[in-house]
Amino acid sequence: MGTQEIPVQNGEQRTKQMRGDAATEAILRATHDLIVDEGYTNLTIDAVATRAGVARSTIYRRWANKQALVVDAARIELRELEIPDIGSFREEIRMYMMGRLSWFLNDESTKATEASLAALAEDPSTEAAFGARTEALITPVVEAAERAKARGEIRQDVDISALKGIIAGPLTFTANYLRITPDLRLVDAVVDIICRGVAPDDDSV
Amino acid sequence: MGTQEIPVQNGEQRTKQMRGDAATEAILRATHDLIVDEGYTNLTIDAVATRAGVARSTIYRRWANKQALVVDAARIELRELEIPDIGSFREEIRMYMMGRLSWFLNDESTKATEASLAALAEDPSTEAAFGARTEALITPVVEAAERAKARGEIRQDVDISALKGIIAGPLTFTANYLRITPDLRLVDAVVDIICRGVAPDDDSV
DNA sequence: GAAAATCGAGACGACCAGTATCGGAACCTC
DNA sequence: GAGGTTCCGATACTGGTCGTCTCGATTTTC
Repeated sequence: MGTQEIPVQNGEQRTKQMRGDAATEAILRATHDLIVDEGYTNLTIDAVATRAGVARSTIYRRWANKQALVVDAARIELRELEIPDIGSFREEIRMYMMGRLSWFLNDESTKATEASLAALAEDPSTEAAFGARTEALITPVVEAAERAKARGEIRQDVDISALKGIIAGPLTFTANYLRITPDLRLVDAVVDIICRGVAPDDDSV
Repeated sequence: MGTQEIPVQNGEQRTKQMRGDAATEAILRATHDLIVDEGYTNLTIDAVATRAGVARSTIYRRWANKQALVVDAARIELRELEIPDIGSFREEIRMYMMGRLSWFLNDESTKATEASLAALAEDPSTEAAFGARTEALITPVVEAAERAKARGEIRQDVDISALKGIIAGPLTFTANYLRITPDLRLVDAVVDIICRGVAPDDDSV
C-alpha cells in the first residue's frame, strides 16, 4: 500500500504515508476499535496494521509487543470523569458512579478493560501502565473526598485512599467478576451505605 | 474414580495410565500449578499434559479449548470462605475480608484470577462459568448479612445483593486494578465504613 | 476372555508473534 | 531543489502453539 504515488486527487481520501504522532494515534484507534467490535481473541497485529493503514513494522517500532499496545490503547476509553465541586459529597460521588454506570452499560470500556487485563496476564511488565490508568480514573473521587473532609461533611478520620476501592470497587466487581450488568439501584444502594458510613458521628449535640 | 488401588510396586514412580476422574483432577491441578509458578504467559497445553502425566489429546477430550480449562482450573483455588455464625456482623465480615486479604498476599489466587480473566477475554463463552465461580465466593457474605438483618443488627432496607460488591469490591479493585497489595489498614477502613453505613439509624435514645 | 471405552503418541495444518532487511517516501537544511 | 537523514512499507523468515486427527495400546466392563 502507498508505494505508488497516485496523482493526488481532489478527494481527501488519498492518504500519504502516515508518520510520527499521526501514525501512533491511528494505530491506537485501530487497536481500540478492533477490540471493541472484534474482541480480543481476534486481535492480530496484522489486522491492526491494516485497519490503521500502516505496516506491521511501524507498530513494532513503537510498542515492545502486542500486550503493551493493548494496554496503551485502553487510554482512548479513558475520558476522565471530572467531578464538579457541587458542595455535596453524596451528589458528587453519585454523579461519578452514574458516569461509571453508563460506562458499563455500553460495553466498550468493559471490553477495553478486559483486553487490558488479558494483556496484563500475558505480559506482567505492563503492570505499571495498567495501574496508572486505574489511578487516573479514580482521582476525581479522591479530590471530592478531600473537599468533603475540608467542609466537615465527612469524618476527619476517614481513610481517603480506602475510599477509592469502596467507591469504584462495587461496580467493577459486579460487572467484571459477577458478570452482572450494574444498574441504578446498585448505585443508589452503594451511595447510601457509603455516605452513611463516612458521615460525622452525631447530628445531635 | 477410575483407578483401583494398584498393587504397589516397590518403586513409587511406577504409574499406570490415568483415566477418568483421576486424569481430570491431575490436569486441573497441573494447570493451576503451572499458572501459579510459571504465569499464564507460559501456560501451554503441552506443558500441562507433561506435568499431569497425560497426553494432550486427553485434555482436548475434556475441555473445548485452553480457555475453558483455565477457567475451570480456577476452582481449585476456591476453598470457600465459610463464615461462622458469631453473632456480630462486623466481626463476621471482618473475618471474611481477612481471609480474602491473606488470599491476595500470597498471590496464588491473584494469578489464578488473572488467568481466568485473560481466558474470559479470549473466549467469551466461558463467562457463565466465571460468574458462577465469583458468586460462590461471595455467598458467605450474603448469608452473614441475612443473619445480621434477622438480628436487627443492620437496617431492614439494606440491599443485600449490593453488599456483595461493597464488601468484595474494594479488595479486588485495589489489588487487581490499582495493582496495590491491600493491607490490614484497608480492611479495617472498609469494615468500619460499611458497618457504620448499614447500622440501624440510632444507637442513642 | 472378549468387547467396549478410554488413553498415548505423534503427525499435521493453520495461524500468529516478533525479527530482520532493504528500497522508497517524507522531512529538513542549506 | 539537491542532498542527506530519518522514518516507513513490504516481505521473507523463524519459532512456537493451538487444535485436529489417526491408530495402536491399555484399561475397564460384562
